[in-house]
This record gives sequence, C-alpha cells and structure tokens, in this order.
Amino acid sequence: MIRPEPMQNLKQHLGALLGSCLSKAAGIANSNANVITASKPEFGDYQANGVMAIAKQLQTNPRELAQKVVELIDSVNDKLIERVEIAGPGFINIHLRNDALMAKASMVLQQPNTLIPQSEQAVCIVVDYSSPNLAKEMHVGHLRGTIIGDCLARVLEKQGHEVIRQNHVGDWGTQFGMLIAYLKEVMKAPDPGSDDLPTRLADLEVFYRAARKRFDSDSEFAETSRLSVVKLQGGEPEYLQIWQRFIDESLRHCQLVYDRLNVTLSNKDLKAESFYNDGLSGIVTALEEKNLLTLSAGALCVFLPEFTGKDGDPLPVIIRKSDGAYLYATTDLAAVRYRCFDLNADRSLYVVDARQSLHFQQVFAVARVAGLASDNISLEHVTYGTMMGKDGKPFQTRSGDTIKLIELLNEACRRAFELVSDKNPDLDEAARQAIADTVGIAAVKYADLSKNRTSDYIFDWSAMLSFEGNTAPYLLYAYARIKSILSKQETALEQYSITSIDAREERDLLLKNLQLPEVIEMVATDCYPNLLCNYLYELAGKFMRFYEACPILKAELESRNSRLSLAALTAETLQQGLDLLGIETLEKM
RNA sequence: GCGCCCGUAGCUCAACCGGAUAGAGCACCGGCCUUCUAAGCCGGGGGUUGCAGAUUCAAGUUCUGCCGGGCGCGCCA
Repeated sequence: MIRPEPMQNLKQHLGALLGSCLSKAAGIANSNANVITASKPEFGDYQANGVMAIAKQLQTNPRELAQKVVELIDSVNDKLIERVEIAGPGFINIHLRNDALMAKASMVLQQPNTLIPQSEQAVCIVVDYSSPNLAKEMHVGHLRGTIIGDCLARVLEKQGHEVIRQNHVGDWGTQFGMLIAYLKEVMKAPDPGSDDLPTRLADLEVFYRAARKRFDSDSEFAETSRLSVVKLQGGEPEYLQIWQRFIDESLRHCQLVYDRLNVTLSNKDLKAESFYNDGLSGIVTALEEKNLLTLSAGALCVFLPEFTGKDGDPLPVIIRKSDGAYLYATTDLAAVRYRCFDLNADRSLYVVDARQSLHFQQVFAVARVAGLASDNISLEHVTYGTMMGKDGKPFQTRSGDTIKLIELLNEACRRAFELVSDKNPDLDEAARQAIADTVGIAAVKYADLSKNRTSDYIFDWSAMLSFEGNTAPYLLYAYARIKSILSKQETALEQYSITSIDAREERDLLLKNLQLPEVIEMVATDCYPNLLCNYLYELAGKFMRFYEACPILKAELESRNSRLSLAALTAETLQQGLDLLGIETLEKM
C-alpha cells in the first residue's frame, strides 16, 4: 500500500500562512495567528484571533496591525482564500474559495486513503488500556478505559504511528492468592489436572465474591491468602498450575467481550503483570544503585521530596512489602522500563481511571530519577472519570449490584432488536438481528466515547441505550441513507467529482468533510475521543440538512453528479470516522 | 488535615490551550411523510456558567478565597 503523503489540513495551512504574515507585519518571529474554525457562519470559515494579543504586546492599534496582515495575505494570492476581512476589535475572518474546496474534496474522493493524512513524523506509541483484573469478570466499569484506549490506538495507527497495544491485565496480585487459597479450600483435595474448575468458574464474579467474603471475615484465611501470593510469585508449581487455569478461563471471558465490542485487542497484546515478575528484583537493584531505597516498617520504599502526605510526612512508594511480596508500583516501574528500553516507545499512554493519578505521578517520577525511563519518552496518564451509581455515589464493584459488561451489551442488542423490528418489519429476522447487534453495541460505545473522558459519569441504562438524538444510531442512519441513495443511481459515475455548489447546505457539508484531519490531529495530541464524536455528529447533522434541502437523484445532471459525489464523500468520512471509534457501519437500517 | 478532579438550561453533556450574542441532545409545546429511509427535518420556550473578588481590549476558560460534590493519601490493584 502506498503511504499517503503528509498533507497540511486546512487549519494548519491557514495557521502557517497567517502566522507568517502576522510575524512579518509585527516584526516578531513565529507569531501565532491563532487560527480556529469560525465561531459563527457570519464570520466566514475560519478566524484568526492572534492579532489583538500581538498588537497589545506592541502597544499598537489592533485594527491597524490587522490591516497590514490583511494586505500581506492579499499579496500572496493563496489558492484557498477567497477573501479576508477585519472585524470587531481586530479579528481576521477568512472565507475560503469554493473551487479550492471542491478540488480538494474531489481529490480525496479519488483516493479515499488520503482523507486522513499521515503524521509528518511517525513515532512509536505504547497504548496501555483495558487491563482488567483477571480475578473477576469484566463489569460495566471496564467499558470506558477499554473503548477509549481502543479508539486512541486506532487513531494513532491511522496517522501512521507504530502503535503497540499493551493489555496490562491484573493476574498477579494478592487477590490471586485469595482465589487460590479459596479454591484449595473449596476443593478439599486439589487435583488441578482433573477437577471441574471451569464449571466452578462459569461465574467468576460469584466465585470472587465468595472468596472475598472469606478474606474479609477470616483473618486466618487472609493470612493463608497472602502466603499463597508469595508461593505463587516464588514459582511453586502447584500454585502456578491452579493460577494458570484461572487466567486461561478469565482471558477467554475477556476475549468474548472484546470481540463483541469490536475492540482490537487480542492475545498478542497481552502483557500481564506476571510478565514483569522476573524483572522485579532488578528494579530493586536499580533503585538501590541510585540510593533511593529506604527500609520503613519492614518495607522497601522510595521517598521523593515532592510527594508528601498527612502532616507533611513524606509519602512512600512501596517497592517491596515487609512479607517480601511486590506491589503494583514495582510492576509498573518494570513496565515503564520495558516500554522505554525494550519497545523503544516515544510516547507511552496509560488509559487508566483518574483515581490512580497519584500513583502514576509517583511511578513516573521514580522512573525518571532512577533512570528506568529515558528523558525523551513522554509518559502520559490518560485519565477518565469514575463511574457513579444513580444516586451519584461511586459505583461499588464489591457490592452485589455490579453489572457485568456482557449483560449490558446483551440488553443493548435486545432493545435494538425491538426497535429494528418495529421500524423495519419486512426484513427477515436474521437481518434484523444483524442490524440490532451493530446498532446496540454502537450505541453503548458512543454513549461513553462522546462524553469528555475526564468527568465522572453516572451509570444509566436509558442514557446508554438511547437511539435518538446525539447517538451512534443517528450517525449510522445518516450513513445508511447515503448508501441507499448511492445504490439507486442508474449509472455508476466514472469518477466522483464535486463540481458545483448551489445551496448553503452543500457548502457547509463540503467544508465539514474537509475538516476531519484537523479533528484527528487534536484527538491524537490530546487523547479526547469525544472531539471526534462531536465532529461526526455535526457532520451527520449537516448531511441531514443537506438531504432535506437538496434533492440529489432528481436534480439536473451536473448538480446531480456533484451532489452524489458530495454524498459519497460524506459516506467515506463517516465510515472512516466511525471506524476510528471502533463502530461498524450498516448499508441498511 | 494535605493533594488532585469537578460544579454550565429541569436532565445528560459541548464550547478547538483567553475571543465576537455560551451551543447540542433528552424531556415539553407546535409544524413537516402521494417526493432519495420520519432512528429524520423545521420552529418555540428555557442561563447572573456554584458564590465573591483579581488580572485585561476580551474570562465558562487564568489566579485567590469561600460553598458544594467526587477521588486519593504505607504494605489491594
């Protein structure tokens, strides 16, 4: 496959052009013209907000400076720009040429793989996401991290970066000692080769809860559990064998959920906590060499001056517990080292619940001072909010009302099936089921992806399973409408080409299509998938308005072909955008 | 007690590192299917952006102090 050329998106092009004009006019190198999409249609297509700040700096009249900038822009005769004008206190409003927009769009139509340009510099990016605890079955709280991470991985990959997914599953902590101890207890004479373990684990959640109850109520059992961890981490065969069967069973559950969710994770992306086990003593050595370790109450700790807790006391990062077992900080340090020096990552993203932000701050800081991370690697904790219950209180995973992720997906598809059957009773059942499966999953994913990841969110069936308004079905519906039209055209177009713009709705839709690369760039930089959702929703909305206002198949020949092309371009944009969200499209719905 | 995050329409959320009159959806009210899929489109009501200051041409956005909510803070992950 030919790698599409790096290409400036509209905003980058205008930003560079106006930036250089502003720099020249102001006599200040690298001035930022601060070009953004226009906040209102009256202001044109894009607007430059940077003139006023520079004028302030120069103690000069902003409108006069803007005038100089405008003259410089005019002298360049840029192919994209129809005209620029000064507005208000010193804004520069930018209007783009229709012919330039049409030409750009027609080019993209002929080479759809240029719709999303390659990043100028491809780098290696590790994306750590999903990372469920294998002691339990995946529940609704795992949804966010899994699909946000998957979206980011897809976006970065699409830009040409080398993306290495890392599913850092929890398979090695204290809870496994607990499970093993409980299993041994439940099955008096453990014989891991021939028992009915899979049957007993058919409901991992139930098994976990039972073990947990024992652990919390019986200190002797808790002690046995902790000793089991040490034995496991020490490599005792019997423990390893039981453990392995837990893991295999649990991973099977996870993969079912991933496949159902259309999440790209597979076995090859697994890098479990246990993978780092052999390297943990090396972490201790490395920290020792840097004189960072302190023995505190029997535990090996790192104290960094920038982290203090209660009463200003130094806050420890516990590297090794007093009983000799390691904790997740140590594992995470080993993972940082692995990603930096073995995978040679330039960026390492951790898509993990915001509650762990202090933990990651500490791990990153220790990794830097201990040389477990190079200075060049960008370590980024991509946080997301805590899931709350209907009452606004945190959704307790240990309480009985945990909802399994698979149950949510089943319910979504069930409701979607009812709706499809209602809307489209003529389709046979298999077709309706297939549509419902796509729509249901899409709705659940989009409900989460479309919200700013940093805010806490309330688990709410009705919001998550809604099919109207700003939802995935709206986008899928727009796509299906386009496909329906395209399938009705009598003669296939030799090649799509957008050659005329008559209505406001046509132009709005055309320009919006061309702005996908800008959005992708923002998502890749800041890791906010909701920006892509917002964009696609606006794109679909502009298509709906175009659809209502502009007849396509009944239009005059030239307009007809042009509108068909515009519709085809929109389908392409929607399809590629939804694909980056991990949402499949439908030809019919 | 200390630290981090959050507070925007009745509800769920936007607002592109400080920009022009704060926008959508849901819900509610009213229009639009003999015309390319009504899971749609058009219109309407609804706001002192928690409160009070500060910074400046410009603050939902930055700073300070309160109020309210969430999370984290030594051997769970």
